[in-house]
Amino acid sequence: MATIRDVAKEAGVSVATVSRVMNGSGYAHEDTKKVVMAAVEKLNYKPNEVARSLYKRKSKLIGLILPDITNPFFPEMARGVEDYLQKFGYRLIFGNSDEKRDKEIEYIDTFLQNNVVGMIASTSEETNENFDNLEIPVVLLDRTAEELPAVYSDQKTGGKLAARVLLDRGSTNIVLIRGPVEIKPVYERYIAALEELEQAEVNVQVMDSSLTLQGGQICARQLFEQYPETDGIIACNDIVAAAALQEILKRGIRIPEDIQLIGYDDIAFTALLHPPLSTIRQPAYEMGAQAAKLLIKKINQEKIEETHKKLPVSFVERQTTRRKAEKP
Amino acid sequence: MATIRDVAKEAGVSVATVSRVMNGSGYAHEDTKKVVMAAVEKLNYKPNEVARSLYKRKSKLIGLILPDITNPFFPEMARGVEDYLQKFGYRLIFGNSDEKRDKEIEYIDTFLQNNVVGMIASTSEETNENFDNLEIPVVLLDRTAEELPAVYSDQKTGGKLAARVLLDRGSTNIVLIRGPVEIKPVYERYIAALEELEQAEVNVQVMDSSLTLQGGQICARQLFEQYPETDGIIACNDIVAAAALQEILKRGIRIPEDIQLIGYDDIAFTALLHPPLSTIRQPAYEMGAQAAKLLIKKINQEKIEETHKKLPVSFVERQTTRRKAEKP
DNA sequence: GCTAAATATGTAAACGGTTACACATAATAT
DNA sequence: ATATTATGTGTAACCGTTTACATATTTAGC
Repeated sequence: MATIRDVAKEAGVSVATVSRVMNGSGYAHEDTKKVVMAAVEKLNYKPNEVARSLYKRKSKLIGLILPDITNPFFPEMARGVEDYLQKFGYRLIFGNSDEKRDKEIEYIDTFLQNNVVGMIASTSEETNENFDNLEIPVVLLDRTAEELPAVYSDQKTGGKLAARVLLDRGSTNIVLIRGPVEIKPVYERYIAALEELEQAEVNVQVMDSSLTLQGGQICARQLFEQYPETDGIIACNDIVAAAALQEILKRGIRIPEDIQLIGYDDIAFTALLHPPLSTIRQPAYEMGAQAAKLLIKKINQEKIEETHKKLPVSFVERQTTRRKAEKP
Repeated sequence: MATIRDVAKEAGVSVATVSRVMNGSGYAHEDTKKVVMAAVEKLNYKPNEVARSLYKRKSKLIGLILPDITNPFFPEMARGVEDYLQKFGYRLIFGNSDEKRDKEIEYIDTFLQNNVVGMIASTSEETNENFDNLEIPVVLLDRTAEELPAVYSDQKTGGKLAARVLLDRGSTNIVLIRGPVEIKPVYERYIAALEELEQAEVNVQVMDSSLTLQGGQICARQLFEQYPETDGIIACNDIVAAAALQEILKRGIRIPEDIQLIGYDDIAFTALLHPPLSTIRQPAYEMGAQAAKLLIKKINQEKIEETHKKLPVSFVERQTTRRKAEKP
C-alpha cells in the first residue's frame, strides 16, 4: 500500500501538500494539484483511514447493534441503515447482541476503541446506561429512552389496531400471544392490544411465546389444546403467527372463516404464506434509514427538530382476516 | 477516554511499562503490574485500537461482504461468521454488495483503508480479481475460485439430489426454475439438476427467475399458464419455491399428490409453510463458521490442510414431495 | 566478591495521516 | 514604490499505541 510519503516523493512535493490536495483544504497551485493527482493515480494511493482516524479522533465507522439478524425484521432495518450511511461514506461495524447485556457492552467497548463516530442500537431498555456517558452520538432503533434520540414505530397503535381488526371482524374468543415481556416494544403492543380487547365484551386468553419459530410452534400446539374454541389469534410477531397458521391448517380449521389470525412486523415472507398473512406493518427499512439520517445529523451537529421519531404502523389486510363487511 | 499516558501518570510509571503490562510482553515487576492494573481499573482504560492498529499495521477488524442480508440465507451465514470470530476478539465491518462489482470494490477499498486483517466475501466469480493482489488473507464464502481459499456447499450434488427426489417420486413433467446464471452456485445446481433430468425420460422445461419474492411470484404465475401439465417443480431457492407453493395452493392443485415441489437452501421459514417445504439444505451457519475458522488460521499463518472446503448438502424431506414408496 | 545473565524500566522513534505555523512569493491597494 | 493581503509550500508536532534500544538493578554462577 502506498503511503502519503510515497506520493509526496513521486510528485516532488511535501506530504502536507499532498494532504491538502487530497482534502481540498488550504491552498494548492493548479499545476501542483495535477502533479499530485497524477502521482496518486499512478501509485493507486488511498489514504489510510486508521492514521486519519487517529489524528482526528474520529473514524468513518459507525457501530450497529441489533438483537439478532437471523430474525428477518432486523436485516430489513440493517439495510435501511446501511444504504443511507453508505451514501455519506460511512461504514458499519456490526454486532448481534442476542438481547444480552454483556455482549452489548462488549460491542460498545470495541466500537469506542475503534473511534466510531456514532452508534445505532436496538438495545434492551434496562441496559441503556451503557450508552449514558458516551461522548459520541447514539440513536436508539426500535427502542426508546428519554435521554437518547430514537427511531421506533408506534407500538401502541399497532397493538390496538391488531385487536381492533379482529374485534371489528367478529372474533369473540381471542387468544393474545404475548412475546417476552423484557423486550419493550413487544410488551407495549401486547399491553395496547390487551387493553383494547378488555374494553370489548369478548373472551381473552393470554399465552406466552418466544419470538422464534420453535417458540411459536410450541405455543401454537398448546393453544388449541387449551383453548379449542378460539376464533381469533393475535400473535406477537409474524414468525409466531406463521407457526400458528401452520397449526391451524394442520388441524383443518378454516381460516379466516372459523378463525382469524393477525401477525406483527410484516416481514417479507408473510406475503408468501398461504393464505397470505394479515399483519401489522412496521416500516423496518424506513426505520433504519431514519435512524441513520438522525445519527448523521447528530454527527454533523445540525439542529434537530425531533429527537424521538415515531413512525406509523399500518394494517396490511391479507387473507387471514375476514373482509370487514362479511362478519359471519 | 483515558489514554495510556493518563494511566502511566496515575501509576507513576512510563507508558512503555503500561503497554508491557497490558500486553503481557517484556518484563514487569509484580508490584508494578498491580499498580498499573489498579490505575487501569480506576480510569477504566481501554487501549485505543486505532493507535494500536496504526503501529501494527493490522486491526482486529475483519471485512465481510455478502450479496444481500435481506435474503434469509445470508444472515444465517453471517451469524456463523460472527459467532466464531467473536470468540477471538475480532469484529466485523459489513457490507452488502447486491452482487454489484462497484459496491464490492468500494467496500474492499474501505476495508483495506481500515487495516482489516482479513476478509470473507461472497463475491461474484468475475470480480475475483478484486481480491487478487491483496496482502491480507481472503476467504470466499458460498463461492469458489482456484486462487482463493473457499468454503462452499456441494451445489452439484444438491442439484442432482433435487432432481433425483422428484424423479424417484414419480414426477414426469418437471419445470426447472433457473436463477440468475451469473451467480455461480445457483448456476451450478441448475446445471446439475438439468443433467440429471435429461438423463431420465421425462419432460423438462426451464424457466428463469430472480432469487427474490417478486421474481418468484411472477415466474410462478407464468409457469402454470405455460405448462399446465406440470407435476414437479425444482426451484432455484426456497423463496421462489414458496412463491410457487402459494400459486399451487391458489390454483387448488393438490400437493404433493398432483405436483411435487422442492426448494433450495432450507432457510428457516420453509418449515413454517403449509405444507412444509421439502428442500435441499445448505448448512449456512456452519459454512459461515468454517469460513471464519479458515480465515483465522490464515491470519495466524497456520498450516492449512484443505483450502477448499466443500460442505455437504442434504435432502430435507417435508411435505411438498411424496413419500418414496407411494408413487401415485 | 566479581562477572554474566536475567529482570525491570524509561526514552524516543516509529506507524500514516492532518494541520498549526513559518516563510516565500505573487497579486493588489495606496 | 511600498505596504498589505492572498496564495503556495514546507517543517514539524501531534493523535495513542508499540517496541528497539539504553540503562539500571537484581540475581545467579563460580
